[in-house]
Order: sequence, then C-alpha cells, then structure tokens
Amino acid sequence: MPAIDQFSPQSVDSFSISTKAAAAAAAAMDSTWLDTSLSFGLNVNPHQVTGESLKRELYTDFLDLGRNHSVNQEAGELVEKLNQMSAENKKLTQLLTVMCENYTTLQTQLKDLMSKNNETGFTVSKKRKAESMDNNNHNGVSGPTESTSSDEDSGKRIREDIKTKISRVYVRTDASDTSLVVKDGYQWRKYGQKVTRDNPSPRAYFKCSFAPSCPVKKKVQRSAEDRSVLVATYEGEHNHPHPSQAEGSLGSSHGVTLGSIPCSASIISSYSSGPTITLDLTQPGLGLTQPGLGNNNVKKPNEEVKSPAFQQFLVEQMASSLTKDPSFTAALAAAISGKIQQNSLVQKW
DNA sequence: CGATTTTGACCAGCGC
DNA sequence: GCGCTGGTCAAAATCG
Repeated sequence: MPAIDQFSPQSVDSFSISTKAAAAAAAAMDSTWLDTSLSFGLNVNPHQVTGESLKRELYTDFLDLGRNHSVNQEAGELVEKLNQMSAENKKLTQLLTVMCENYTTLQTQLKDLMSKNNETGFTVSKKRKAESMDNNNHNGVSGPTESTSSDEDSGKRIREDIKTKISRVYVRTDASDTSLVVKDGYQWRKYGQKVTRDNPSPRAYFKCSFAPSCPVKKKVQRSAEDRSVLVATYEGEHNHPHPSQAEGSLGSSHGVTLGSIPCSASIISSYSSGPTITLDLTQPGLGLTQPGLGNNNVKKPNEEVKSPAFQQFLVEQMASSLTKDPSFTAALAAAISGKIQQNSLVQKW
C-alpha cells in the first residue's frame, strides 16, 4: 500500500529526527556560535577562529559591518531571531512527535475495528425490491426482468441475507457551494435528483460511469444539521480499479484523485449499521469522535475502509489537512528557512 | 457529436 | 385501494 507508506510513522520519524537535529543545531548555535558572533560584534577577536584566511575575511567583514551599521543591534536581532527559530523548531518537533503518536494510535484503532468487522460482518434488510436486486447484480447484469414471481419467496429470504457494502462519507465544503459533487477519484454519472421530505436540500443520485458493468451507486445530499457538510452514501463495490491506480503512473495522484476534494474535511466512513467512525482531520489530535450529524443509528466501519482507494483517500486528506494548516506550513517554512540560513552561515563562516 | 446533466414522469414499497 | 415517498427512467438540454 504505497500511499500509506508515504505517510508512514517511519517517514514522520525521520522528519522528526531531522527537525530535532535542526533544533539541536540551533541550540548549539545559541550556546557557541552565537556567543562567538556576539563576541565578534562587541569585541572582535579573530584569534578565536582557526584558519588565517577565514579569520582575516571575517575580521574585514565585521569591520565593514561596524562601519555601516550598529553591529550590536544587528547581533541582538540575530540572536533574537535564532532563539525564536530554535523555539519554533522545538515546538515543531513536539508537534510532529504528537502527530506521529496519534497516527500510530489511529492506525491501531482502525486495524482493530476492521478485524472486528471482518469477524462479525453485517446484514442489511432492504426496504425496496429494486435495491435488493441491484445488490444481487454485482456482475452488473441488472434489471427487473431477471426477477420472476415464482422465486419470490426464496428471493425474499436471499434478500434478507444480502450483505451490501454501504459506506457513508461526510465531506465538509463551503456551505455556499451548491454543487453536490464529492470528488472521490471515481467517475460518476448523475441520473437523478430529488428533494426528500426530511431534508430541504436536494439529493443527487449517481451511478458509476462504468455502469452497467460496475453496480456502484452514490447518493449525495447536504446534511440537514450542517449545510456545509455533504453526505455521500456509497452502495456496492467497484469491480474495476480506481482510475488513479489504473493509470499506473506515480504522477496519477496529481490527477482526479481524492486529494482534490475542495476542502479539508471531517471524513466519516460507516456502514448503515454499526458504530460510526469519525476521522476528524481538522483536529490537532486526529482523534476519533462521534459525529452529531443525525445518525441515530450506530455504525460500523466498512471493508471499504480497508481498500487501497480509501486508505489513499485518508492519507491524502491527512496530507491535505496538514498542508492547508497555516500554522503547520509556517512552522515548516521556519524550520526549513532556519536550516537554509544555518547552512549558508556555516558556509560563510 | 458523444457524453453528461437536468427534470418531469413513472414505478414500487409502505402505512393507513 | 389510495396517497406518500424514495428511487429510477428517459427525453431534452447542455457541455466540451
């Protein structure tokens, strides 16, 4: 599962380590290098530096600096900046450590839930005949004409035992955005739209573009409680590869993938019965919570959670959430610029 | 010009 | 049986 590996704890650890190294370097600079630079500024002493040419160069530089500016002031500002950077690096390191821990915890919980689900399975009783027939026709050869009245009773029994994959995904979008589009990487063909009784927002009905060979259907409707949340209900399983995977190139993830969801979202995947799992990526702790989105029935995670497509979805959402978080990007930028500054200063000195 | 979306009509299940 | 409701169909419109 390459997508998961891209955000593996190992990779986070390595980044964390490198950030720690940067922080350590900054701390070291605070105690030694900065003191040296300060001493240059206040009382230039080239004999503290080894290498005659370097000493001369530094001495000349600082004499020039002293002529043009207040060296003391500049050194003070530099010390302040580097202290800030050091503190920021430490904060970032801590954040990454916490994030890594949370990620590991979340992964463990997800595995637990999936294994539990695999043990128990679930049964959905269908209200509508049509739905049941759709569920029976996963090979895509669908249509009421295939059902005969003679096997109605046995059909009923079969329908009762039908195990259909129904997953629900909540996507936070702009409330003013009226489009009922949930970009999940697959291609869908809209075949209907209805206003339902319990929700003033219209419900859109989609079929997979690979239909009739692919039986998957999707319903998208805004949440009645929170109009900024789109509720996408998936029925069935795709019997073809994810378009982005089918492309077979590494760059495919830049195309129509789940990462293109126009939001950093709270994503909830669930069965139509069982505990609902809310993966709230907007929370710093990436914690599991119970949603208040009107699902009075408790829901279980679907096997779809286990599918590469969905895991890629999760990973991309995590990455998206991180990259869209201004504080995270600012801290990252500070860390990187700190490193670059450090390197350039080391080269110069 | 083919694919997709829109939208009113139709169908089927359910409750009364 | 009738009405309500959710889901689907299919012709027309729209889009690329």
